Amino acid sequence: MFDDPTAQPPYPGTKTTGSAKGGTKVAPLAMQSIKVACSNCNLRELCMPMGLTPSELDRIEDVVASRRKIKRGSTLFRNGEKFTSLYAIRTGFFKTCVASEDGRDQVTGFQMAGEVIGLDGIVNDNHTCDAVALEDAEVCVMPFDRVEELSREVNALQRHVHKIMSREIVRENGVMLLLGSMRAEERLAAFLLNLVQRLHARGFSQSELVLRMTREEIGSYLGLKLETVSRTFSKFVEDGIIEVKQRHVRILGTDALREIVNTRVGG
Amino acid sequence: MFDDPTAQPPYPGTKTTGSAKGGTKVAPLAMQSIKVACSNCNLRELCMPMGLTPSELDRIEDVVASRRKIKRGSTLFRNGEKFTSLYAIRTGFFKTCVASEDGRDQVTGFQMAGEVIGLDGIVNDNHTCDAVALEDAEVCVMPFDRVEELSREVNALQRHVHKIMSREIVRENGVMLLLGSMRAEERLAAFLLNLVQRLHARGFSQSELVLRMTREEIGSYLGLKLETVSRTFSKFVEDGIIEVKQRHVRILGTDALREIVNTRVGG
DNA sequence: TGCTTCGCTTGATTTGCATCAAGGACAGCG
DNA sequence: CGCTGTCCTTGATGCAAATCAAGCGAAGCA
Repeated sequence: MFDDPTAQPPYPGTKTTGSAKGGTKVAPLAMQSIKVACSNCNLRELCMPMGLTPSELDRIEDVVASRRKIKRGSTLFRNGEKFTSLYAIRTGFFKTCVASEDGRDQVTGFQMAGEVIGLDGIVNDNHTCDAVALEDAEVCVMPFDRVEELSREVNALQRHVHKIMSREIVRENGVMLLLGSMRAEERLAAFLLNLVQRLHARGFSQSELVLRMTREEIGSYLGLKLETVSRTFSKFVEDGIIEVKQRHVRILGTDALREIVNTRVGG
Repeated sequence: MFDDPTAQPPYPGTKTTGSAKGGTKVAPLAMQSIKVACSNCNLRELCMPMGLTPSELDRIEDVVASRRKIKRGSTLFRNGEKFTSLYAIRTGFFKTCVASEDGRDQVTGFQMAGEVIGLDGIVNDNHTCDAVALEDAEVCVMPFDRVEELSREVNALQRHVHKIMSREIVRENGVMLLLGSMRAEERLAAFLLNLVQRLHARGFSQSELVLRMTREEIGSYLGLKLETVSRTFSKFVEDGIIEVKQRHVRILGTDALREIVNTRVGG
């Protein structure tokens, strides 16, 4: 089924998306390798620098104070911790989750390279969720004071920060729709399509992916139990829509998945 | 049960919450009644001006370009419409809802006086949800360009805009927890507690409220069918936790509601 | 090497909510 | 005033997903 189940597409240089204004060419490679440099980062078209001119880009490199490595299974921040910084994911994969008083918890999102986490902490100066690395990860630490300071001066950065927050609001709207009105198959189909689409934007395959999270975590995100997630995967396999080998998933019928998402039961 | 079922607490001047820095006393009343003036607005402790000094307050009055009245049942903005402005609700009550391609829709929130809507539009310059007035309403129109411009100059405004967006993200996290892991009774209990708490912050009763939305809209928000909402209301009435007369609800057992929210089934 | 643990799958059964259906309360209006 | 439409309640029934339960395979470890 899978020639080599451990094969994972190599981490690619991000393709120019065309949405970036002007041919933002950067110098080949500054060999001061320690220095934090957005301009060298292969995520620059996805991450904070998106759409900035080279001179703006120079300036915003100052918002990244440092980098931080997070081991698989440990947390970048936790509910209740003081909020100081936003984090841009360089490598690795995270989940964020909230907990209710009585101990239930809910995965609120899965985040990958180029995405920014920590926005929940702004409102009360404390984080309200946990961010857990699902694989060894590295993030760029962006102290929020500096982000605010600089976004007063660099309009494009200000706009970008606003867009990131708005995007998160819109994403959560979509999750609410999913949780509020979709059935198990629709939820899982939507989940797979979303994941593969985001991975594709990072240069990975459109049809093949490696899940970084357990069935239980998928279930928590989708408002389902792990058994239901597992059964639904099996159903998709039976129907020839996907192939599954452990956490490796190959999508055979993208259109079939789309149809599942967009088809109401009675309609 | 209700002495006068049409009685609604009068719209009060908002109590000073103590969270506002310093004794922000404002001039009694500028009788230029047409002019937009946050400083006169009885929502100033809840809305955009929150925590601003008088001089800052003077400046941010410029972000409000105009006011707009919305009739009950009509929309402030719609999915797909060009995004230009944020809207601060002066009076009235809104719902926001998103729709999926196949026509299902999901209420993503209910908004009341002092709250800001339209944040969804920032990321793509288009609104991604509908905002519908559930009763005659009036909003302050704040062109987003101006909000950005001014928040570059007034730090407190910048911070406030960030907090509003972060608050929305955190709110939606909570709704995801609700939709993903709670049972019908817990959802409705959480909903009632949330509503009454927000109304109380606006000077209304802690125990009595008038629902501005139908059972169906509540159901959509909570991921339930209207029959389930109705039955759950009836159950709460049987249990002596609330009294219901049409859309008037009196909460007799706030603690009982809290307990319902915080108690897992098996625990 | 065998033991243990963790993540996953699959089957049997239960259950909470949806669905289908009927009728009541109230507001608006001719 | 009675008619109509909207919103709501309540009952009967069905079903999707949860729960309970058993066992498998891979990874980690002594």
